[in-house]
Amino acid sequence: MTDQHAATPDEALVEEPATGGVRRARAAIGRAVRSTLPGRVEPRRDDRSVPEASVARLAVYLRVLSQLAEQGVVTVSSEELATAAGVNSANLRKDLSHLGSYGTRGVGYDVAVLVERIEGTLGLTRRLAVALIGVGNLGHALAGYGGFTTRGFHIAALLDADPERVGENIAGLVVRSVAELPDLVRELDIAIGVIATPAHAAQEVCDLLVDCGVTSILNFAPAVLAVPDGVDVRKVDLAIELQILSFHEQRKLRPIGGAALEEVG
Amino acid sequence: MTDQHAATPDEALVEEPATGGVRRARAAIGRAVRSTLPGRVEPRRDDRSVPEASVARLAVYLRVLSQLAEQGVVTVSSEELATAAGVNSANLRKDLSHLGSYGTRGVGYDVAVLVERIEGTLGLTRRLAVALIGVGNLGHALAGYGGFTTRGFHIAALLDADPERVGENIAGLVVRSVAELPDLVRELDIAIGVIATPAHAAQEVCDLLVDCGVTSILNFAPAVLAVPDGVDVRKVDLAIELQILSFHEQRKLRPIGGAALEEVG
DNA sequence: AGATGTGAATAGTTTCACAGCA
DNA sequence: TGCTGTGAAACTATTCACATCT
Repeated sequence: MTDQHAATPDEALVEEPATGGVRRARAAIGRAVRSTLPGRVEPRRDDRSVPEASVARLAVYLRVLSQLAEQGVVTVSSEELATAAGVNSANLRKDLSHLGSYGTRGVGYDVAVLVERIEGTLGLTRRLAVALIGVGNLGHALAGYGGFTTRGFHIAALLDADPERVGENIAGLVVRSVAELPDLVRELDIAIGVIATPAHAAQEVCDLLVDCGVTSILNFAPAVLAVPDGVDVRKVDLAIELQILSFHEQRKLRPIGGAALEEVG
Repeated sequence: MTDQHAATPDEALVEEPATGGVRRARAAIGRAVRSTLPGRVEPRRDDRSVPEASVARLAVYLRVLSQLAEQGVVTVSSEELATAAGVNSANLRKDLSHLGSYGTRGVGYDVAVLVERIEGTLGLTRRLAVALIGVGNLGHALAGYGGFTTRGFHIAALLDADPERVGENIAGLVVRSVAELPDLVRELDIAIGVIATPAHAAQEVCDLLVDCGVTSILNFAPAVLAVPDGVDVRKVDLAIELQILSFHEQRKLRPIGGAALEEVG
């Protein structure tokens, strides 16, 4: 993940590197099959699959492209777009090639076409409904955070386990009890659950979401979530991000030299 | 060209070897030496370099280990720890091997020793000072978010460009003007800057931080930041995380493969 | 000319599988 | 016996370099 670096791509809230963002069971199955047929080189696989790393960058390109569109820019070259998105232009071209050939040699890409193409790939044509569980400090902010509602999503429900908070009005929504989750998921057609509870409650809330049929979860709680195959979890962990920066900060202190050798015992 | 990059997943900071930051040039030289002297098996190399992907996971292990320690657990096997952290046990062992050999065959790892080792590697023995710029919706929440202060960090300063907000008291700190950033960085020895401003102000704030000598930045604004070599930026973007989930959500709708499936036969 | 699209080369990461030590 | 540490294999991802097309 994610990010950053200088940019990382732009990812978003960062997710978990280790667990690697989205989890899927597919791989295990593929492997099993493969190992049973040693001589056989599995032909090809489903490959309609944009690589995970590309998907994250597509979202960044989309943001940049939207800004360009607003400015009235009609065409961009891979070089320009790549620079604006903070990636290598060859990388960008390869990413886009997964969606098909929508560029014009000698010219570049049509901004509008590309926006449409990427939105289609990311499934942003429908507006997915999001339920946010946990309206404490962070959840409260997320509920009001514009960037959330921005593109292709809308927060359809806010929930909390604390009876004190149930009934409260935040950003135009009334906080409901987690007990109502199953009903809300059904009624509002919730596609994504965002967990902003304390760590100790995260797994329980996660299980509840999964039981309700939600298979996409964004976790802000500092806890590793166990989910069944087919459920995607992405995580955002502030402390981990800082610790990663700390690691690099520490390395900067060491004088560059091979002094590190002593430690090798 | 900027040298930002991308890495999404966990990517990270890392910077660009090609452009040749002074700092990282070392690795390239080491490698070159090795290949020039084929007969010589370079003793050990400087490799104090934990791979980027490992660093992110180390932070996760640390959290799990801390919990175990609290519960009085003295020893863990790679299998147990890996399961708790949501990773493969071989992966975990390899990650830990970068820090040296601190396990005992047939037994496992000593929790306390491992905690210490990882904290040392991540540079969490010092308490780094963090400045948070932008105390709007999200920044406000971050300032009060416990997980932030939790391990190895403390928010030393809150800043905002809006005169309305300067002077406000949040989580025990008085909001200062961004104009005071240079002084604050010096006085408080700020090591990390957290940007929680609107997107349009992010680059400017980033430049300011860099000018003040801050070389580690965590960016919550939905904008790609351009920074000079040697500055690490990690980014957290809510909208992008949701879009990645949306992508997978969309794939779930397609009956797994449709046409692609046939190719297997 | 100028920029895309992509095979080939490279780099980075994960997983396997097992030797070797407690 | 049980579990670590790690070379080798497998995968995934990035970058180069250039044929190709407008």
